[in-house]
Amino acid sequence: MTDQISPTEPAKPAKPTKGQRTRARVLDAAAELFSGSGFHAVSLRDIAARAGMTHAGLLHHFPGKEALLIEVLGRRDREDAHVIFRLDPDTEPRDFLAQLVGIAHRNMNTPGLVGLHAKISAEAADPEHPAHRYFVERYRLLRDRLTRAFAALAARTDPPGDYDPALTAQMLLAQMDGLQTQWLLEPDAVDMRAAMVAFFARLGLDFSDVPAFPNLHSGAPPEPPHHP
Amino acid sequence: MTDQISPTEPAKPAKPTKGQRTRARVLDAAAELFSGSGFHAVSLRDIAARAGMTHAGLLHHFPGKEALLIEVLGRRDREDAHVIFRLDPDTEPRDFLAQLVGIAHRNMNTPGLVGLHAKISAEAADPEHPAHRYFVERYRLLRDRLTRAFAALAARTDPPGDYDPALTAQMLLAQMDGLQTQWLLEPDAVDMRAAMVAFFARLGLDFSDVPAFPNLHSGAPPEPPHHP
DNA sequence: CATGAAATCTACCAAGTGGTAAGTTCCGCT
DNA sequence: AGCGGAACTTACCACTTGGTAGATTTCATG
Repeated sequence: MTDQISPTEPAKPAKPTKGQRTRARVLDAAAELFSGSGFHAVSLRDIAARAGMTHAGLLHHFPGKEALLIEVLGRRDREDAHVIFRLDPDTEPRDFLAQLVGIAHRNMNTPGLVGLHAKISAEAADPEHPAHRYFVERYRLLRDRLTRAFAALAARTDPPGDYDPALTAQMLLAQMDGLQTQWLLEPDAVDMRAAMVAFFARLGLDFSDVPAFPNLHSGAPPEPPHHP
Repeated sequence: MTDQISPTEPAKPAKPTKGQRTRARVLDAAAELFSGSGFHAVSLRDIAARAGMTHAGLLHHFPGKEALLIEVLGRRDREDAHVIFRLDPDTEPRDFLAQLVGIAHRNMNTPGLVGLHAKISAEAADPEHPAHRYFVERYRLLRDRLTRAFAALAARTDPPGDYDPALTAQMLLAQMDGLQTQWLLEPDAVDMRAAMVAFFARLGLDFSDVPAFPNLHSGAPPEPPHHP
């Protein structure tokens, strides 16, 4: 449904199997519902229904609920944050950070996905949670990348930055997450982009001119359309 | 069980009814379990069992699961954050902020309660969630208090602070929340107190000498003892 | 000690959970 | 066309959920 393909398939590397298409549809549905109510509060039947199936049919594609969750999370990474992970580690640090501002701003169009991240990351504090390892490693990676970016940037700016790169990386990540919590509760009370620009400003970095949408990946509409 | 009271009750303002005591016991149990697994993932039977009761017995004291949650949250406020809400609005701003650093540091002894806040605030993004209003208003109040503190402080410091009080308040709150998320996932990787001190430092404020435990309220042990 | 209320239990309910088994329908391929 | 496997369904399972009804215990007080 999300990706409607015209009958006379034009030029695409490999047309997706029907199974692959339903798989994607299920993932869309799961992402939406997990986003709305967290992991535990959503049933396989809910997800299957939204995908136009029975929950048993769904289980034909995924071994279980947990597997579904980690695939949803993984796909979000591949879509949204491949900017962060895939980007050449030696990219110009300023560009790298600018991407983050852009992402923060863009997230303001996808409350569902933002909510997914917030809810699951909170639940995942429990080491038994299926997504625990995922989030631990995700934060490690992000902190590492950001630390290197800040270190490079501090050495490069005119009056060299006197901030601790590692600590600053942690603070920036924390602020991004915390802003999301507040913004989800009361969207009008929070401007995530402004807060991030202010954060950089206090480090002596001017990011006020970062475009709203830097060149993220090509497709992927802001949020998969609802079809209840 | 938690509070064993000697038969010859000594000097207490008003000895708590048995009902009040079990009520408190149930609230302790609920707080612990909600902290560990969020709201949806915990059953009334779990809570009742930990309190040494049947779930039906529990429901004699509380009208339902949701009511239990909001009472748990309310009690946490009365215990932990009454510093913030009860404090005279015109307290010396520096002292006020220092209290926050102290709270952040102290929270590092109570992962359970921190987890409760994180999980429920994430879930509560849904306007239908029983704790939605609670969190919206909590953040409003906190932002307001902090904004005033920063405003007062900016005007008072020697080179007047050039930061926006409202935005700074939001950023500080966001950082506190976000740090908790990371800290819950990987406690050794995060020093919440250090990050907050660094935050203030970037505003030109030195809070590095804030004592670990400022004068919080009198009693209330760091975390209610487990008794499984 | 009797009494009435509070506290608590046993037993039950209807609804929902994730998951399984065994059929049936559909689709792509040779 | 028709075969074979993928896709999907219906029906079921054992279990848990929040909540209720009514009986029974506990307890402070007269």
